Amino acid sequence: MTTGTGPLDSDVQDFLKALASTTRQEVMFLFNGDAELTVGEVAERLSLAPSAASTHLATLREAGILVSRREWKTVYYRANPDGILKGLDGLRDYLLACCPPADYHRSCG
Amino acid sequence: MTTGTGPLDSDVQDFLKALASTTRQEVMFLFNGDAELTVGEVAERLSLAPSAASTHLATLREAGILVSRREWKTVYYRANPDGILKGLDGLRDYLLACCPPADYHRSCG
DNA sequence: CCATAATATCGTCATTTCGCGAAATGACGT
DNA sequence: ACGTCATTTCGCGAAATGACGATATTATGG
Repeated sequence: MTTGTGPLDSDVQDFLKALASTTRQEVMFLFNGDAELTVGEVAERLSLAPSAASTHLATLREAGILVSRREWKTVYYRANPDGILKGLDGLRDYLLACCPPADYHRSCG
Repeated sequence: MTTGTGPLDSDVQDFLKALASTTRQEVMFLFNGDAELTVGEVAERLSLAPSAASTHLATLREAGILVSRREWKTVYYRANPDGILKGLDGLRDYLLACCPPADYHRSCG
């Protein structure tokens, strides 16, 4: 269950917090079309210091939204569809528990 | 489109920011089972100052997650299933645009 | 019009987050 | 073992957020 501090699953909390940041939203947009980007590339494209890019990417990775792969000196980040689905499902379940919106199809049958 | 500042739809941004707060998550849990609560009730149940409760409820209302109805002196807040679905859909679409996770059924057929 | 009750808004302060530069870490070639 | 490059972590100041108390607003009854 990984139920954490609050009433909301901590995984979903991390998911929300990671995504509720303008710059991290911009970061996510760079990963369109299965793109694989290094920290430096993200930093350059968004005019961020490498350290800032690294922090944001780490936050997104800890939230399960991105995954990283190390190759020699460089770290490649990539979207993590599985984690994204988990986050969306968790969020949906949470909101359904709070206030069931009529009929929402849980997993398409 | 209501496209706002960033690359992400501003409605979805508000939705995310509203939900990415521990106390607001706790607030949402009070609205279980179609409950209708006043500002004072929320404040008391969460041990918050009425002003704080008011602010949080307003944030959730502006995000489309709650709706309010005024009756005499008191304001009743209630979940807004329609807005919640809109937020979830918007968030899903945003993440799908970023990084399509194999096969996710957009609207269940 | 004034009083009263419930919310909403404002001013202020403590806490958190964000971005940067500097220093530390990791991974490989020589 | 050392140097180098990409990344990560650390320390700091700036900006945003959250909570409170005080004040303003709204909606009635007298």
